[in-house]
Amino acid sequence: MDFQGVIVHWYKENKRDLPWRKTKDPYRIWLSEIMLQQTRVEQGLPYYQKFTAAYPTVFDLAKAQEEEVLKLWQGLGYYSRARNLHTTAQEIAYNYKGTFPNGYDALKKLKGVGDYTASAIASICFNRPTPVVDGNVYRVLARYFGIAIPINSTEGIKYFKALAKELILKDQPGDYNQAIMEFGARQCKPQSPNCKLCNLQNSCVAFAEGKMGELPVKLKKTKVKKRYFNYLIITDNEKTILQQRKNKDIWQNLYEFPLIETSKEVEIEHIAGHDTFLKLIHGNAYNIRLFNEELKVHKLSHQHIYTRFWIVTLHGKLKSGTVIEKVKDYPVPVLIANFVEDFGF
DNA sequence: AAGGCGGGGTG
DNA sequence: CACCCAGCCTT
Repeated sequence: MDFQGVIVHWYKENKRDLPWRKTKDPYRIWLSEIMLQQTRVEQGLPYYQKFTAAYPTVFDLAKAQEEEVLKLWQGLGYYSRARNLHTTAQEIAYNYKGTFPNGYDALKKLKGVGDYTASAIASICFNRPTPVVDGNVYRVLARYFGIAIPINSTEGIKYFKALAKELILKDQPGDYNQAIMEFGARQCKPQSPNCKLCNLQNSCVAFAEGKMGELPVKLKKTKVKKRYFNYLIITDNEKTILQQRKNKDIWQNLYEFPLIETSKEVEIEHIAGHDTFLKLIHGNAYNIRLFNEELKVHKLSHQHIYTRFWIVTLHGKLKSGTVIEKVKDYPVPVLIANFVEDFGF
């Protein structure tokens, strides 16, 4: 049996029972593909369930408020996916009368839909021979064919896409695409691939040369930036202050407490004398204390955020603000959600 | 071509 | 700790 035959056969024997594999509804396939970008199936699955329950059709998603969509997305990360998801739902609902385009080119024009996702939808929903090349496919092909071209170089991207195009089974493109991805996720795993029980063992270049650990080749590591966040929990024991992040930075459009970002750790005097703090206090009497003696480190893949939460209790009443009981209704970063939980608002 | 964008799992 | 995940967008 050839490479594709083994892959598809393995898939039929080993594929997981996942909800988006029971449908060819482009709305649900699109939703699942967006959620699974840079995200493991096990992490995305509960979100898929929540979204399909809350928004059974693309019209339901289109009608929702962005804030509600972000709240449902909370914890899944890469929040531009949620914002683009909402935008594209409105595009499909109102400009396409609810019907997704059925070809690669038109699909790729949708916000948040790139080469991978357009190929996935076109093959799974519309039986088009458009090959997907995700992290799993890069790994399987690099190992099996012994290709050392860096997968994130311009040359590598072109090379692997062309190879995937040669390999795709035109009579079952959707199944083949899903098969090679599932094979990469479960059999040809990044660490400790299960070569011992692999039907491609005999013909796999990486296995023959013992290079499973060296393939695929990837250029440069991400270097991590350090940031120092000081959150001000201003409260009169009835209300607090929440703000929406609007800058082009992490967590765009999510909510958080007023923030003083500094270039290094700072002490209480720095906070109490800061312009941002003084404007919020507005001359009122207050008491301030540090919630966490230990610096809280929130790790993102590209930055480490060292955080202090300052509890500022006002003696007077806040004129405007968010009722404390409502804080949990806002979409917030996990860092904030964890604090709210620990603090017991 | 390079950098930014989350959060969690694995070894 | 490093690496990676059903990638995409902006500059």
